[in-house]
Amino acid sequence: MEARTAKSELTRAAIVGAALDIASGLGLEAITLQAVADRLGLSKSGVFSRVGSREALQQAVIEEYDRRFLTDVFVPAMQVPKGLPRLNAMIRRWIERARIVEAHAGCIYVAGAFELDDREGPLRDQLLKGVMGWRAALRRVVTQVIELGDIDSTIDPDQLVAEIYALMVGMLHDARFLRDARAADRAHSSYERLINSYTRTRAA
Amino acid sequence: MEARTAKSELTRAAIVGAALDIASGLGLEAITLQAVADRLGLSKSGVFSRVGSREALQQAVIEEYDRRFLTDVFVPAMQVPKGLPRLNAMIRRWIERARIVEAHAGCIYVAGAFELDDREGPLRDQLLKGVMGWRAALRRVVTQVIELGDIDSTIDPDQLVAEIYALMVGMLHDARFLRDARAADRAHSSYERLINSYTRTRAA
DNA sequence: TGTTATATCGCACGATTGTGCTAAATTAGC
DNA sequence: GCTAATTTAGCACAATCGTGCGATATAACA
Repeated sequence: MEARTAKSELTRAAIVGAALDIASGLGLEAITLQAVADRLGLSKSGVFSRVGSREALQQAVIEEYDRRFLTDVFVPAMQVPKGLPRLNAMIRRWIERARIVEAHAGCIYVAGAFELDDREGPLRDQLLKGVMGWRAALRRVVTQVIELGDIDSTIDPDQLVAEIYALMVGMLHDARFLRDARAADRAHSSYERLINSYTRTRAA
Repeated sequence: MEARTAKSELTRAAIVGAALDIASGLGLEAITLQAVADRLGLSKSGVFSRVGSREALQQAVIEEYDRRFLTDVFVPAMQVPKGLPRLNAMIRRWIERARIVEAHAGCIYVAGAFELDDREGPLRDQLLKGVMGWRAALRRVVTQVIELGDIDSTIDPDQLVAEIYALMVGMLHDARFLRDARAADRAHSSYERLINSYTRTRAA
């Protein structure tokens, strides 16, 4: 049965999950031992003793978000053939995740970026690591698209990655702050037009 | 001499300015009466009595940001001839402001949007008003570009506005969180490519 | 089941928050 | 320069924060 999970690991996972919920809506700085305890019917010191410190909990939340994001977006897209199909699948899943999950939850990567951009310390470093890791993965896929000749080979992959990322950040802004229901559809057609403008640039 | 400024208005302006500095770096939620007082060598109650409440100070900060942003970006661009030249001037000034001011300060509109997206209340309403006002202004300029025939007339102005805004939000993300010095230049060439792809869409 | 280990709670601590209230200091009007 | 009005400071308050410590309850193992 391999029930190697000590009971404490169970509650720890619940704690991190509850803290992730809080951070998704109100930001990483809104994670409070009391708020987490209330959500789970635990005591404040019970939560504290399990996570060590508030900052450690915040770090654990970022790690957990890394895991979930990659599982939802990156992993399934890697099972699609290299090149443009894989990139398309990646973006489609990304938008879909934003439409479903982050419609009510918020993206830790993006919200955290604007929350921590002027701060220093391990929390910023950790988030930066997650975001840069994801962007590096995206960049590898984009590079493959270029190498396979699916789009114009003279384009700078960093530029395209930045444009795609900007598309998504803008979509989250419109969907969550402006509460514009058309944001996801618009992001999708923006992406198609973006790719399109690169595939026929040298074709004319 | 028209020195109609009661002394208290002077200190009030200083208070709002200091609070804006704090909010630019750490977020609107980081505005604290004590922190503002320390920056100005005032007492906490001195600050409080001048602004009425913490939330009123936060609102005043957003109003002040509205004023500064419009003065730096909107007003000068309106003196450029209608159509594409005006839109270009607007975007150029926007990027330039981001490069100079917001390299060290942060944009209240964008950072505040991700900070308040899941909250309710007058603060969110106020920020939303500012952002929507700016986007409406941007939309009017874009519409004029379309009406004057400078770009493809079949395009949806809301879509173009959203894409331009996404460009800027993405740029701020890369410049401030990733600390990528190329972000501003990339945003500029993204904008040029974006406009370009719309001006020759129906020309082929 | 009895014993030991572990996980959780209860309580206290110093610090910090926004907000009243009252006294002191500063400015304005004559 | 003296008086009156206004502006700032000082202090107290309840609430909340993260953290440490000792007692208690729960789980694991014999």
